[in-house]
Amino acid sequence: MTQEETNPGLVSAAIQAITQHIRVEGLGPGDLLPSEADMTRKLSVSRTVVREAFRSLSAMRLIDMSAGRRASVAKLDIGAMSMVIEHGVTTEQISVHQVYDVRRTIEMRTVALAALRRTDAEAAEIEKYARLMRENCRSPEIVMEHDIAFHEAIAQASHNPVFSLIINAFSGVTRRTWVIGWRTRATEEEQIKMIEGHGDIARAIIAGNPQLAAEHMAAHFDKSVKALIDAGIA
Amino acid sequence: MTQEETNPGLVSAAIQAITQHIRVEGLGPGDLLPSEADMTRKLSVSRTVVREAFRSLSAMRLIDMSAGRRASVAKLDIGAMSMVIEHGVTTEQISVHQVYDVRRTIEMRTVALAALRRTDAEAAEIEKYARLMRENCRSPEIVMEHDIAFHEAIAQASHNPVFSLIINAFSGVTRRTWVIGWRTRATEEEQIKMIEGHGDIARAIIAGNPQLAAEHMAAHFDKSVKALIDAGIA
DNA sequence: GCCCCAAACCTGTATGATATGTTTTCTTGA
DNA sequence: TCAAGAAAACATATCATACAGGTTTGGGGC
Repeated sequence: MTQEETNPGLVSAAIQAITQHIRVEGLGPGDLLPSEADMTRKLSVSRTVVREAFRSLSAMRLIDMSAGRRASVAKLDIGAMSMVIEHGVTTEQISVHQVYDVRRTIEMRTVALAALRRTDAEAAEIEKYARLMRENCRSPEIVMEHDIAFHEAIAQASHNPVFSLIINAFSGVTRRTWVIGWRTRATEEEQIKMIEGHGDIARAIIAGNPQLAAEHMAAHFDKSVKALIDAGIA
Repeated sequence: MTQEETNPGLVSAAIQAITQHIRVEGLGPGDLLPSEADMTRKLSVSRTVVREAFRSLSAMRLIDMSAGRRASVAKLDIGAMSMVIEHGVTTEQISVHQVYDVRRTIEMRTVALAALRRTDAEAAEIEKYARLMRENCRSPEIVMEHDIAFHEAIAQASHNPVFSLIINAFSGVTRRTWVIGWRTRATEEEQIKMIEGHGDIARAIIAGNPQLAAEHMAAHFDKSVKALIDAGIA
């Protein structure tokens, strides 16, 4: 909304009508929306228009659609967010460096929050990914996936879904640049040191020390950014 | 992408094909995409499917569409991002408080970057909004709009479009809660003090003092959040 | 060389048809 | 009486076609 309102066209109006319906009826995740035929009657437009509206909301993952079933309100999902970021990067309107600055800013906060708020299960999960990185240090791809899961778990443990949302939106970019950063760490020793950085973070979270956790996270990002710069990525 | 791949259906495939086209061809903002008819032939699906794909990308503001013209790659825009956030808030999957924590985190960084990187024109713009808030202190709606513009200008001056993107995505939520916070500031004196907080921030940016700017921003957010809590907003 | 207009092309919307998946209802058999 | 299963009602997925406007382009006239 906010900017959809001034958009011409029946489809935008239909999108607005649907989101408004969600708001007015106070619908939550899982609740069913009217069928396309209902909407067609209610808005006095063709099925085509209603369908494009539903489809658009589905593409943004604001609603779930599947054949035979009526659409339903979706659970919070990175959905569109990651597409926007990826679009920005692939069209060179956003640099990888800028993404990392945002990640650093946010993750210094999530890690501090995680140190304060994590449950024991969350702490164990975070520690698990740090360990898995160590154990698979010979397979970059696997290390990467655990790395991403590690940061995601920390965001989760911050207990603020908006942070999770944003961090996850960046994971696509991370996947496309991670290996490059890894390769600049020439020696195996350096690679192990980088992995151990995650261990430091995990321990600080488990110890419930937000200051220390934030410091380790900052150091980790500084090293990562340096690696990307060394690799010639702006 | 990233999660669209596993989605069944021709439309998702078409969306992927289009984004892939943008990537492979190295298209940038303003560049034209194939016509719907072209895509129809290329993908061997009906125009309906292609249209729904285009429309979805348009709803996310990854592409621009208008009658008679072929679609083009869009400039970076909050687009979908704000819709995701709003959806989260209206369906009560995100609390206003959580949004403010994220804003605080990010804006403490943008304000520091702004102090370091702002051009003179940007500094003047920021100062202008602070002044306009002071001059219109009797009209909450107007103060609010200048307040939002103030924070947006700071994000702009950080010279990292990702920050701008995120801050702007929150402006819808801000609009819906701002007045509530304002009302809890019972006396006119308190309201003026709150507005003066913006002046402090502006001056620190102009002075090029990132530390001070961040401190003022933190204080500003702490007061705002306190106001919302006093108003009973979780 | 310039202007104007028509043709070609494109998107926006509507309609109807068919295929297929899901839910509800009703029947039938134990 | 009740439960299993079939049929009907409902819903989305995709396709084909049509026509109304908006935009671009190329040609003709000057």
